[in-house]
Amino acid sequence: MITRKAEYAIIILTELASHPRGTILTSKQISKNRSIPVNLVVQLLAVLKKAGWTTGIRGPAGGVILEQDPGKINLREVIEIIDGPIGITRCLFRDRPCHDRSHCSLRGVWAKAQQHMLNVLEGVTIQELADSTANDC
Amino acid sequence: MITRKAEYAIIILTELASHPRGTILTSKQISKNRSIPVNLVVQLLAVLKKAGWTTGIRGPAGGVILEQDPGKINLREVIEIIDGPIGITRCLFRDRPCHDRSHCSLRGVWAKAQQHMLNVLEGVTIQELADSTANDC
DNA sequence: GTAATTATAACTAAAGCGGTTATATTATAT
DNA sequence: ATATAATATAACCGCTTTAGTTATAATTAC
Repeated sequence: MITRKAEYAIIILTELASHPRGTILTSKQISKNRSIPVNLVVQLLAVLKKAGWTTGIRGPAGGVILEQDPGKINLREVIEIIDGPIGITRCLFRDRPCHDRSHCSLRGVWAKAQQHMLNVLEGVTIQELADSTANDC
Repeated sequence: MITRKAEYAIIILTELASHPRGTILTSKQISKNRSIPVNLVVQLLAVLKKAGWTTGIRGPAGGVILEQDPGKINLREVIEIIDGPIGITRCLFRDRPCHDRSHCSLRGVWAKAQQHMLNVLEGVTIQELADSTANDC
């Protein structure tokens, strides 16, 4: 399952993207605007920073700036950066592929189903979400 | 995530479907043929029976018979009978939809991604898996 | 009656999830 | 300088789910 943290990360990026480029927002502001626990905002921003998408500015009057073009961040990327590789079943995820037999037809079905899901997620960017109206899930 | 038990259930049904209609197989045989812990086979057969897909015959020389036409059982059905409703995110699953706001664009994306995945799973039947070669994941 | 089988429920260890707590670091304002 | 507001980072914790086990009862062929 796609975790809540991944959802939060997407929402955080969307919040940043819904302000003029270069705007500084604090964790507290993001937390308040989007109803996400502050601690989680901080925790997730650390990961987003590591991905090179945001920069942190310390001290009072500090905050976070969105560095990457939100039109170039798709949802799959965000999810995988937070949750790790996506896998709708164990055999697509961390377990060995089905007792090491590579041509199991069930595995093929899983892979196909997952790919169709990922195609949708890859097709949506943070920018597009920011352009829509309500995103505070 | 689609659980291992759901996968097992699919494999159990596939095993049954890969024998002539009306064939009686014991839990032990299924377990051995497909490398699934016997206890789990028994546990899962109970659910499959409740769904009306299999019948159990007690006593020695007993076992299980596939009742439903395997061409009429698709993977989504099996998964949902074992795991409950599928949801790739919490907001599509058991939580309230996003703070009760129904037009959150993120929710729409999740729903679309999930639907694409489900379309694939609905399009594959137990019969089709039984017709392929290797399924013992 | 014994053994082989299904039927059913309760239990358990391990992992993952969602979130909290604690502490350190940096920079501004006075 | 000192207090303060902010990010940075790591460790921790309770809860739920998962995957599997254990135990016991019911049925039936021989």
